[in-house]
Amino acid sequence: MTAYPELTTIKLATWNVNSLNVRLQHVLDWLTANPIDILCLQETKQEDSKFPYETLKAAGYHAIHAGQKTYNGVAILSKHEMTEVAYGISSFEDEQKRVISATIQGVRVVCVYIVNGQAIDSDKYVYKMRWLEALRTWLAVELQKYPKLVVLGDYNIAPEDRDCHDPVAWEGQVLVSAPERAHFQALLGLGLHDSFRLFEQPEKSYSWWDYRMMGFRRNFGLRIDHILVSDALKAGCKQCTIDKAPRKLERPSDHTPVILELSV
DNA sequence: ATGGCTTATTGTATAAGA
Repeated sequence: MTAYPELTTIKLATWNVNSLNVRLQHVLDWLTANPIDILCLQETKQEDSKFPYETLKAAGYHAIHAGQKTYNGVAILSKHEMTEVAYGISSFEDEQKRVISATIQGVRVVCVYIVNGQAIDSDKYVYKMRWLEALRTWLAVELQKYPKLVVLGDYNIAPEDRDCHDPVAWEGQVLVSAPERAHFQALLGLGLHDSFRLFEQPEKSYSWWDYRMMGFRRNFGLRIDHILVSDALKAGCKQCTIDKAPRKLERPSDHTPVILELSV
């Protein structure tokens, strides 16, 4: 008789909340409505001393956070215990709080807030390129150490034309430019997979819409929030979806959650 | 059409996001 290992189903999600101070109630309501095990947040925009550890604990979530005032800030919320907590990209000096990692139920979870880049000809774009290079170098090592790896967050890259509502208008712009897309492909080249594209998906699926010009109502969006999984986790992916419901609330974040159901 | 919203700031106009 063959003994099969017990399979555990984990629901992971990523959500750029554009200020946790403003969006905490949305996060709590969403977690109440959705049975999420692990939620990665970006752009918390607050220092660790302001982070609502107690409120999240009362909601049933452990939480780790790397934040700063005004900009950036990443967090992982988990129903299960987190170990081997790590901050940032090792060997890459960065004052901006953009990466936090932990091991949860045998899976290495890396929460990323990738640089926006502002404009192709800006210093911030140069920083984005350097940052992506450092991320890839680091993840190559992390994958050796943790074969069961998920990298999820706000990538600030729409990987393909179908991830952009108007590829012609956006051509060459930041978020869709060829060098950024090449960096995204290079991440896939490490042995990572865009879990959203492992499944049949509706056309014009996006995770972000501009606040201006009724972007959401007109579905003028981009798919820039992604959940990448390693080879070892690929077969366990059950479904990946974008939940547009939070984007319809009063005072929403401009991003909406992406969810992956995973068997490990 | 470089605007159009939203957030945060030792704020009251500016920077940044995407």
